[in-house]
Amino acid sequence: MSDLSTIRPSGPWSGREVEFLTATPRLLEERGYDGLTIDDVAAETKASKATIYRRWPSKADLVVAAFIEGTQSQVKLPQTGTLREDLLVLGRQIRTHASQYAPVVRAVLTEIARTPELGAALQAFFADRRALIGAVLDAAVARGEIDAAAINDELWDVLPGYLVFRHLIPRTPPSDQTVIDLVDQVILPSLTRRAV
Amino acid sequence: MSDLSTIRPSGPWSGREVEFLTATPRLLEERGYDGLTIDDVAAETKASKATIYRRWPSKADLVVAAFIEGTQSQVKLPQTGTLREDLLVLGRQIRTHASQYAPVVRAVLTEIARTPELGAALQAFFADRRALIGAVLDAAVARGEIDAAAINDELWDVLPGYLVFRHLIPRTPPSDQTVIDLVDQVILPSLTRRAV
Amino acid sequence: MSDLSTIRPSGPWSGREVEFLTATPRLLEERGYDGLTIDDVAAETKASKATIYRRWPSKADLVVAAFIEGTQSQVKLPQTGTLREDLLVLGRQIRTHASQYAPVVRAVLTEIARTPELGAALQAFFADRRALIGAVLDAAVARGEIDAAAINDELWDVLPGYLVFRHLIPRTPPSDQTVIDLVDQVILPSLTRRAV
Amino acid sequence: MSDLSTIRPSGPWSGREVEFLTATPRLLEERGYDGLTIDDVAAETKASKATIYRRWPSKADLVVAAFIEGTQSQVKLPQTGTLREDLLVLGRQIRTHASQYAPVVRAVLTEIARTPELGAALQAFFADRRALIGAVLDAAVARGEIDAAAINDELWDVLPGYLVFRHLIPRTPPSDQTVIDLVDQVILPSLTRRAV
DNA sequence: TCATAAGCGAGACGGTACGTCGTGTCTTACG
DNA sequence: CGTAAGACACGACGTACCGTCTCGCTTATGA
Repeated sequence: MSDLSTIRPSGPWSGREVEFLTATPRLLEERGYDGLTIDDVAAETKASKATIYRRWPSKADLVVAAFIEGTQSQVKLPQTGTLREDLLVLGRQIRTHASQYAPVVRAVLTEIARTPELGAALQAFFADRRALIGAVLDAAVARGEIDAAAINDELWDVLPGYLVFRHLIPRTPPSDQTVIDLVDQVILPSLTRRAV
Repeated sequence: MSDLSTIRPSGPWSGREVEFLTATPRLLEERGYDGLTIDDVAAETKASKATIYRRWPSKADLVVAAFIEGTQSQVKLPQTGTLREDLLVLGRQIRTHASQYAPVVRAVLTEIARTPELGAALQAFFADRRALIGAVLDAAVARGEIDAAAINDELWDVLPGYLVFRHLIPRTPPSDQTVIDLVDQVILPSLTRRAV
Repeated sequence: MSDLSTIRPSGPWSGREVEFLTATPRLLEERGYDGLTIDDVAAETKASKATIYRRWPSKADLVVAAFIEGTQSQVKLPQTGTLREDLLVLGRQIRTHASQYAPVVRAVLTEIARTPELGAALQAFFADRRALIGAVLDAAVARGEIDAAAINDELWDVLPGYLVFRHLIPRTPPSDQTVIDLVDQVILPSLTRRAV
Repeated sequence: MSDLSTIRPSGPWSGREVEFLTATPRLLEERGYDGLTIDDVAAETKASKATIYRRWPSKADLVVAAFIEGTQSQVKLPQTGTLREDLLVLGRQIRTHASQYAPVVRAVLTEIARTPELGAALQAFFADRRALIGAVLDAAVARGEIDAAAINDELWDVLPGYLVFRHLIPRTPPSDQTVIDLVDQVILPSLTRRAV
């Protein structure tokens, strides 16, 4: 049901690439997408612009690469034995991780219109999280905690979706309590609801 | 409980301003944020660049204004008599409206870091929607459909938040069925859940 | 031989026009031609731009008008009774006057390429001076001081031409001694030379 | 007595700079100073505006540079053996050269008020010519053609000054005959005059 | 006495050049 | 060969000025 194989491995980045991909999100956070310049990244890493362009053909590509690199599978599949605990662990991981990458996600969203591959990257990013939830739910079904029929394929991503959303909107980052409430008052009631 | 008074009135835009604020999101959708040029907007509206810059000191400001203008209270308070119908009407309005403004929202997110007033505008945008949901829920409580205790102030905005989120991520716009499922399988189970 | 009738009368400027034509050369001197703006002139005279444009259709025209107004026949025909004295009086008048109007002349020269009427105005300006010299020389011929054959129509304007030239080149304005030397060592030797 | 060492060498312009400095006076002549745009110069030389601005910080500076470059010592010291012939050769060189550069000189005069280095350049331009005349006169003194006492330091530049002046005033460019008359009827009589 | 018009101050406007700066390409010289 | 340095073409940015225009307000006459 879930497809954990969609989680791509980290790119084979050399030490030099890591410098660029580390400096990029930092500068992005400092100055915003428009304020970020390739010259800045080059200066920051004592590199030449050509060295960066050899690797990524445009600024957007660099930002996307930084985004993908930063979001690669940093969320692990929890196996606590209960659905609620699994969801809480997962939600907390997502929350923590998203809080770091909110500026990059914001920047990346802007570029979606022009960069089709970026759309794919973003989809993959969320597909990862959905896949993890799928695995968690599958395990719960196997344990008999919930009914497989209660799982709506399309709505799996309410948990990561809403948490990320809260990070994107300014001054509303989710707290740990938000995660708990979301699991207890929204996700679990949905999964354990009486059939409609 | 809800605060409908936070819904700000439309800015006092003259006919000329409306032209700019209409052309901007259209071009934004066509070409993306970086692809949008002030010269384009000027040409499109047969105006001079100076005329635009007199109103908004930068491209970012114009886009922000277009966002704010376009998102001003276009969602009306439904009064169908039942919670489910109210939520469906509201969800469909949000879905429709968000589908129009997704490119603008994406563009605008980039600017959050640099434009404090934009943060406020975005918050207000969602505050509006939360206020509407609050009113809908209040009415349901008054009718005895749900228990006031089931309402979590912080999670009110799962409905608009998740719908907008789906619009932001490429190729996953919510369908009408998504709205129905969200209401029936997530929102209502949450509101009618047994106390935890 | 000379044509004193070419000396045009002053324009029938009203008090308002005089303000503009006075402010213009002053600002021209302060800021140069490019630095002079119609807005400046308007602000300086507490007038509206339209009020200026109603009178002169362009900035160049205003400058030309100021030039013409400022150079209108301020040089009088001397009648001292001797050629040398006449030339000295004339040379001193030219020197004094040109020193005031050098910035305007410089500005006006720039515009010659684009404003044909300006060429005419400049020619008239120098024709005035030539006409005066012509009258002085005619009187000298009549008194028998010089031979009519010694007068070269084309070279009459060495006196005003060279004096103005010295004002145009920076830091080389002619002194009173320059005028005396020019008359004694150049103009008079030329006029009293033995036929070649 | 004369100072030929003041004749500065040509700037160390690369091939690219020469293109700009060649196109500039041509366009200047075509369109006048205000009509000249940096975009035009860039288009004409298939260059980018930035490439021009990297070298000269403003349009005025470019024009000044073109003036200086174009007026660098293009007049050679004549050595015909007689004063009259030397002066005629020199006068003709000046006339020819000035006819080419009259539009640039006109444009450049406007900028004098704002560009001190331009004043120096203009002075140097005429100093060159004065130095050449000084050398010619020195040679004539050495040959015994004229008396050293007849040379007035301040008036040396009547020849170049008057010729340039005639180019600046519209529709009065000096002809070859003007040069001959100027030498025969003004300069030589002055140099061979009886002491006053 | 009032209205009707003409001139004016104020300033928005379309257009266009300015001078700056960032992108992405390219060349040169070094290691 | 990959790199640092940096020039370059391109083109958008945001500013400023020109010359046109509209809007009220004043003033000056004529009914």
